[in-house]
Amino acid sequence: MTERYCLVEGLDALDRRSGGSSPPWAPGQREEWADVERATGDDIWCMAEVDIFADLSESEMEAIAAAAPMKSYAAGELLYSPHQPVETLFILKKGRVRIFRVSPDGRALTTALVMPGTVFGEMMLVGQQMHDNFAEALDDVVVCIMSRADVHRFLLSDPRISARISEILGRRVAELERRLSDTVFKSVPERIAGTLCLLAAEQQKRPLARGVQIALTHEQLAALTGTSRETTTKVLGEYADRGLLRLGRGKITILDPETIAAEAGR
Amino acid sequence: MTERYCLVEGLDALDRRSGGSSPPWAPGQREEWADVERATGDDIWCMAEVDIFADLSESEMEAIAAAAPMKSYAAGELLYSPHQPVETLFILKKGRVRIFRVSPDGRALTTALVMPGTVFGEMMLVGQQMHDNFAEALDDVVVCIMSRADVHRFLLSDPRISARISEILGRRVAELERRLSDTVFKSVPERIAGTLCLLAAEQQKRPLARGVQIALTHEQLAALTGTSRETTTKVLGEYADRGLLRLGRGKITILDPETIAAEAGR
DNA sequence: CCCGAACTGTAACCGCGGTCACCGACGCGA
DNA sequence: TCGCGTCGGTGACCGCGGTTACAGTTCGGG
Repeated sequence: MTERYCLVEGLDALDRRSGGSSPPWAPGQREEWADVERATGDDIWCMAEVDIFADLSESEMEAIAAAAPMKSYAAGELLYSPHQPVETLFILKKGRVRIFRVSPDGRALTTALVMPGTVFGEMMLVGQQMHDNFAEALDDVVVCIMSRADVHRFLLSDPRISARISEILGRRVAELERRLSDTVFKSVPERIAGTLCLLAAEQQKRPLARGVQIALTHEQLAALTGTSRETTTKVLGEYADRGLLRLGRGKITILDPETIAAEAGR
Repeated sequence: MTERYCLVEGLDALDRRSGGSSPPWAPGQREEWADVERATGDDIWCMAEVDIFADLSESEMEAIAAAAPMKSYAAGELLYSPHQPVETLFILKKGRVRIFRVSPDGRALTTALVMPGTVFGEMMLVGQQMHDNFAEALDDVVVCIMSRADVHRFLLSDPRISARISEILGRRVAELERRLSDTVFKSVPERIAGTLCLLAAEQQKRPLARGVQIALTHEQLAALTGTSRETTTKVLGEYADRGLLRLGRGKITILDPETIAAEAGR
């Protein structure tokens, strides 16, 4: 139906949740076909899996875990928005979260896809506001939440963790610079191929293999590459015709990683 | 002449310096008309002015200053490039430096303008490579250089400095997210107006006044907004016709900040 | 003081990709 | 089982802005 997101409605959206017609950036529930997710699925409750805490001792992690209550969100729910800003740090345990912005005329651009075992909302603990950023659950999601106070008590005091935070921010800067130059330099087909490679590579660590499934609708992929849904569909169709991809409702399977990578631009 | 940058020639460029025909991303020398620069000009040799060291004691700053030799570059010189990577931290004392990337077909995108009193090259001390980034002196430039070893000795050990680094990176992430969404959402005229506002605002602190001068050529501004030189010229011309700007060779004077800001997009 | 290089200005062309307007297909919930 | 909502697919149109190709202007250096 291609209804546009209206900033004022945004407020209601939080309450209307799963009620009436969802805005275009709200994906319906998504079921998993692949068993890739299952492997790491269900119970990574322990802190050890989380990047940022990698070099902490047992007892330290316990102390932190005690201070970080868990919370779940249904697919499509907003974890925060410009109208409902939060001053907390999120640790993603299960499911995927998408960070995005909305243009004045209602189009959405996804600036980050957060995968399980990753921290997000790091910006406010570094003095930034992150106005006008939304966070939305792509799947059913479980997070740990850490208050501003606890963040200061446990994290900012510890130099090892500060280093990790800098590392994460550094990676993010590098990624954003790449995406910026890509949207300026590359054509839409190149960007789409590039995005697919990236998603595939980070989904299953190790270079990139044949047959990786990516659980995104064309609309979501479009928001990630900064294009329209229609042209995304067309480009994916062409790649599929050439046997590089297989397409399914809400999922994309990579058949020929090498050629896709080549297609992403020299 | 609009000659394109060739990646292989890039290497020579370092030596050919101010020799033959410079590539398009190499601006000639730039003289200052405004006295705005003069105010902070010439001798900010002391560390105190530098953001990152703001909360250090006298003696600490002396120790650091002793370990950081100064170096100057002529306008147009490259401080580093993908072919000449450096593993050092730069502290910009005087002049402006531009960080940019080059597309496979030779166009340039400026990802950051570094102003005096700011640190750059922060990425490698955070584990990032920053391949494929160039740093070029826009004016005649003086920097302090700190080796990787000294960075670890003096900076990473100190939690106050780590915090500053995170802060800088956080600001950079926020800026890049804004630029990314701008290039996706906004039209070229909007982006140009927005960039002008930003430059004006950061040049002289405080909101933004009438009559600020911005020392950039149309080509440089184009590289900042991710457009072609020609359309930049056209847009600036239109703004000038409407009395919002005055144009001079290599400089742009903002006459009507409010309208420009409005033009930058709702 | 003049020459060449850089910077600015202008115009014609044209292709990528966004927008609009559909329709068919799948799948979930009643 | 049916129906509706979301997703996927397709085509026509058309405007923004990149590209190309010059011409005029300013400045710094020989």
